[in-house]
Amino acid sequence: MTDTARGTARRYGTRPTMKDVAARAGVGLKTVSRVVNGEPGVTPDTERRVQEAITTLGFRRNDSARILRKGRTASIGLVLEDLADPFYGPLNRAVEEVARSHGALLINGSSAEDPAREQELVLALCARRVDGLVIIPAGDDHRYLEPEIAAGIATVFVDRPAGRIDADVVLSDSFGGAREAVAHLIAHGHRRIGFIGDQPRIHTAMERLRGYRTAMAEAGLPIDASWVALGSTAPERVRAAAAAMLAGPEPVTALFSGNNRVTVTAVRILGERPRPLALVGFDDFELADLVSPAITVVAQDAARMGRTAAGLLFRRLDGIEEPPCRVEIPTRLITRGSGEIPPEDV
Amino acid sequence: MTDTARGTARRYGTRPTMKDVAARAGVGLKTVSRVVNGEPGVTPDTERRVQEAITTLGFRRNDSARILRKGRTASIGLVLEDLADPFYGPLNRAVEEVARSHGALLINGSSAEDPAREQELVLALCARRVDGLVIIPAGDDHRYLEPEIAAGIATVFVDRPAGRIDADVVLSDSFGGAREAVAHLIAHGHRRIGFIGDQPRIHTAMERLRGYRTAMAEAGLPIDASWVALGSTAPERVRAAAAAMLAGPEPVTALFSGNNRVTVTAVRILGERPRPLALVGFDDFELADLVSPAITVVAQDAARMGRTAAGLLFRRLDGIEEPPCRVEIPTRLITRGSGEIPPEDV
DNA sequence: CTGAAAGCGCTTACAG
DNA sequence: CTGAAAGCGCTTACAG
Repeated sequence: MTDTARGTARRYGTRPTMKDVAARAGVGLKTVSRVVNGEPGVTPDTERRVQEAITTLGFRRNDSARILRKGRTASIGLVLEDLADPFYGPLNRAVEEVARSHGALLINGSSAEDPAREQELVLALCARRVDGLVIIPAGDDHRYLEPEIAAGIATVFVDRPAGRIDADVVLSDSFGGAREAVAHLIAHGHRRIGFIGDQPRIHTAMERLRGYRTAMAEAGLPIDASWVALGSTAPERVRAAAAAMLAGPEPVTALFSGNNRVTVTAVRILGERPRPLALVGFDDFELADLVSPAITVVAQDAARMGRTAAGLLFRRLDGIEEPPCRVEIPTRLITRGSGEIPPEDV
Repeated sequence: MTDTARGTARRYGTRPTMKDVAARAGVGLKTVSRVVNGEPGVTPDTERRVQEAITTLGFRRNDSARILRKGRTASIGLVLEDLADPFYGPLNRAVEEVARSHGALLINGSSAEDPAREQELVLALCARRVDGLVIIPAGDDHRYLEPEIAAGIATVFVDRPAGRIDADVVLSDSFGGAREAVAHLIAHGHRRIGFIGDQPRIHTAMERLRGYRTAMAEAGLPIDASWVALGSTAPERVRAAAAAMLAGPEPVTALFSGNNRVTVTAVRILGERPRPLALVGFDDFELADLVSPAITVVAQDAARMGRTAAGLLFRRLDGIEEPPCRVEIPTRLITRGSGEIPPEDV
């Protein structure tokens, strides 16, 4: 009992350390370390004494100190757009499960679609020395990450590619999915199809626009400039965009909505209209099959994206030395009714 | 340049430290610390030299080491049931925002409704020395947390109270909400009302059952044992429970569903039935107003619960010494149609 | 089987 | 204004 001041004064906020346990059990520090970490080479009797000291003192190893010594923190960071967005829930959970299976904890945060906040968050995670990062990027310039990556922080981008650096990325096939969706509407007789998508600086928005354009071109259909509206996904903006497309002598007869937030508003608009309007939405959502008409969607597999990204991250942490790769997860068209409504005037 | 081996060998995985920066800038360690932390007492010229060394070396302070020395980790843990559950998204985000405003990072994980996993996760977070914990408990015995709380880890429970320890808790008014929902159905003429809820070991399930029973009793209505089904929220179980209540000569004419997962399945069942059935669900969900009939719900304010819990946590961390408190967040009945359907046989 | 010494990368308390 | 020494709580490398 050398360290009585600590050993006895179990005052609020002060925790026993291995040193306290060692003193109490009458053994050396290293022996405590062996018992705590289940290393071999301790007699059953010694082990029992140490365990007893651990229990009575309420000792719990301080992983911060351990981490400092060992190098790896056994934690990874996940930066996404908004923790409250249901689209990212399954992705978040999938990343967590992979981390858990590797004994790592998950620190996560929202960029709120703000590049400065993304960078601030990412660098805070780097300062905490997370072993790796899964990033759904908000910004389009990630050169700030170069020193971190060089220093060994594994990094995988998801949903959108990294900007101005070469890094692993896991994407949905936005182009293919959008093309299939629009081709589906065309196959059902539509010739005037509107596209309401996300901000043009968002990669997936541009990819989906490219899919829309390609499908139209492949069918030999012209695109009127008023049929395409990229911008905020706020309901008012989406309503205004839809209203513009549906006005005039040659209104669109079908709508392709570029993501789940747009789709939700589009569904509301449909419900308010007296005459039918076809709709295919990018992203599936719960109860899409219960709305009337049920909503035809291009479904992304968010959980698979998260699983793939996290799996790749841990492969990198295990030391594989391949060049950065780009994985594309296929989408799936789910026909439920709204995408199969024929145009009114045919 | 004392430490040339490190200073020059910027090999993959090795990061420069303050010592390297100090050597490069030709200053002492403490001066680097001052610059890095923006402390006063450094001449502009010295500061410039240090900044230069930081930039060329790509130095970023190791917060693990800082934490070890300072005591506080500026991180909090959030343990919820399932990161993929949309109900927790807004709560998660609200906790993050409060943490962020206090300069703290958020580590989170899912208990998967498994008490053992909850404990494992919570203790891992304690070992990392998070400053505080926000817990949506899966288990009903939290005595394992006592040494941690005594050691200064602030803890706030949300959505369900802690088991066998006295701790802060933020709850929805499950009892009041359920009572209001059932009273609403009764007011619309129903006398045989079914309740399908979560596992009986979950506190909110029992509170909602209590609300159901109270409302029935207050209206002088008897409750048939077959009208109450508590258990798993898996669709098959919910379907079976509903089928049992709707069979026989005296089927229920209205359903009160105990949470959002049950409600989703109940909505599907409604859609498949030829004859109308009234429904009020506990928990609101997106598009509840677009389903036909639109779904009447008892809405909880999950974001407010998260904000309240995290706010309380940081008040505790700031040292307030009040006894543990219990905060109840009111619910709100939103009438949309499904709860106002009269019974068939009236 | 056991333990004393050194060190992980910082901050604290102190002295110039 | 500046810096050398000690220490946060562990693990590593080594010696008995």
